[in-house]
Amino acid sequence: MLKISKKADYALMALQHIAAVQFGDVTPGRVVNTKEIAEEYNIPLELLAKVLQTLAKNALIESHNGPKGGYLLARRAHQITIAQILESIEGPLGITDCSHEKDGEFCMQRENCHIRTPLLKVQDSIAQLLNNMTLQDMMGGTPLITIQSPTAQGVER
Amino acid sequence: MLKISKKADYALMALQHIAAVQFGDVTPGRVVNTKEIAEEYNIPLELLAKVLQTLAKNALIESHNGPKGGYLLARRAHQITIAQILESIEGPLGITDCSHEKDGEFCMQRENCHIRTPLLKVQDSIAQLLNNMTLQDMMGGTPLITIQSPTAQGVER
DNA sequence: ATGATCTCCGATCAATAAGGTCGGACTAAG
DNA sequence: CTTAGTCCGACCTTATTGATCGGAGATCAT
Repeated sequence: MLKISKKADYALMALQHIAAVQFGDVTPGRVVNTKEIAEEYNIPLELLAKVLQTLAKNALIESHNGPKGGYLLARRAHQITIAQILESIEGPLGITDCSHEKDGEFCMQRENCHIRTPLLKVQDSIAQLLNNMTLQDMMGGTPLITIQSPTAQGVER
Repeated sequence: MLKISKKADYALMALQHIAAVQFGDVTPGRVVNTKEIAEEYNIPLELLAKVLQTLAKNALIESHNGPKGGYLLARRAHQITIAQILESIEGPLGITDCSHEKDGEFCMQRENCHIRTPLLKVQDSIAQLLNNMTLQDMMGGTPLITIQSPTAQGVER
């Protein structure tokens, strides 16, 4: 349950790789293309391309066309949150269907629903978790994750 | 993204309702059948039945057959965690595909995968969150219109 | 300047899982 | 024993995800 899609997985791998190349010690500032990532991680080429297109459309990376072209991070690694990446691919975070109801829309169970409020608190906790974790935290070192539990007890790491 | 299925939603509603009836003030200990829940929350009857069957198979509720039959909570509300409910319906928690790899199974990206470890930490945080929240925390009735009672607040343990 | 090549881009198709439905089996009351 | 009401298991339909194909734009070499 709560599994993220393959595409989101690929997006995380790709961004991690791009960041590693771009800010790494070997060839800093180098542009990295789709084929390189696909071969490195055994990802279907055309599918990865589609993922990167989406990321570019959401201004997480910049695309440079033509030979010697490829992708570049649009921002610094610590300014790109995991939440932004996942939401770019899979749409806004929503544990329940009624999470983002506009005015006038109701689910059929809304009137007597007792589980909406607690579930929204769970959702907020997960949102905080994903928003407080950046691409930088995925680079090399061990990240520090903090989560605010709705049961008013902090859970660490 | 990270949306739980309708069936899981229905499971939560049903269990909340059963708990409310069973430990409520009106008719404590009463057995509640599928039809009652389906009508109360506008859930497709046959689908809800399937959900309740699964919950019974996982020993979260007890099924009593025949006329005047129905379902009963197998344990106290505070001993049933949200994680147990969701996992009964949707299977074990797994953010990534490689979360529960047995020995010998590897995803194609495993060798160079830099995102596995951080993602597993995210997964652990969510697991703790869901394990620390019980069905009891969903009781206390904060539906759509009612005012929150300071004593009967939904999300404290 | 121009051709050729490499890249990104949008639309299309197949596989999988979810959502929903049907009829049968069992139990207990009358 | 009959009958009504319940749970139970297998089946079908629809939606989402995963994967694919051909075309458009841009850059470099000639």
